[in-house]
Amino acid sequence: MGEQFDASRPIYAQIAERLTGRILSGEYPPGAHLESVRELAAAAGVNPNTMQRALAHMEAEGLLRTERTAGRYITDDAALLERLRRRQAHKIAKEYLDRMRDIGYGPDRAAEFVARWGQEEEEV
Amino acid sequence: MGEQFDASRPIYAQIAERLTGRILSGEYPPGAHLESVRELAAAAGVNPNTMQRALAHMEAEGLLRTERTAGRYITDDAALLERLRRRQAHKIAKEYLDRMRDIGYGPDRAAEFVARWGQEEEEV
DNA sequence: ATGCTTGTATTAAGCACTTAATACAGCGAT
DNA sequence: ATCGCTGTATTAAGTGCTTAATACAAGCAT
Repeated sequence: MGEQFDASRPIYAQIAERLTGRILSGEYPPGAHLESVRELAAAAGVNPNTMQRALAHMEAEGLLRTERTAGRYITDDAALLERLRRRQAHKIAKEYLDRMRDIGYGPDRAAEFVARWGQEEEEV
Repeated sequence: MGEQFDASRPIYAQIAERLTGRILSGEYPPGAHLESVRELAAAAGVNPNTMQRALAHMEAEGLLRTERTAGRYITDDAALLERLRRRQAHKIAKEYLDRMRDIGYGPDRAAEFVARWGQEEEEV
């Protein structure tokens, strides 16, 4: 078994995004020990090399710390995590407004869609 | 000259997205004549083959019609365009809510970000 | 010391995307 | 008929992503 990936984007980038999300949301608490490269790769259904690349990307952003032979740990810096979280939220919101503007919906309409769909969020 | 592209996604897909946006927003009115493959490719700074692929994708969705030797035209079907526009808006809004949920922000917070940034939209 | 785990590196192969350089078929104007 | 436009097809090369199969160095428990 393994996750599903969008074929039109590098898998390692999608993995890094999802894992980053699980950290920023608190699913992985600060300081927590991350599973090994091989475990994570198997769980995601990808090659260890691909998982390795995803983790290297996250490490470059300061989210992870590597203990050469003991594994990887989430950063202890809770303030950094909160900062990254808000920055990411801003980025996502900006992209949303841009994409809506591209098809002719202004900020007001964009807000409408979010409000309506936020309530009806049952399906999937 | 030429547009800017995200290196982590196929150029043809990004071109198709932007062109689709310009059609759905009405910048290209229904029935309008599209520039030639070679012109569009030169304007975007990409190879004609890449532009060809992007246009083929859009054609598969019914946005464009090809007149073998006269060029391409935007579809006349205004109802179809409006339908595609709303479908696209739904898709974008859903992706937005999903991405915000991934980092631990619920629908309410997601709506907040949009409302606040929609007003302050001056910078770029 | 031995065996297990950890991260890391290397090599080869396959695939999709992109570019470049052509070539061809068909319509319209001259 | 010829020239210039249109979309379309082909071939070759280069690049990045992904996988597979290994291999190595270092810490830890027995």
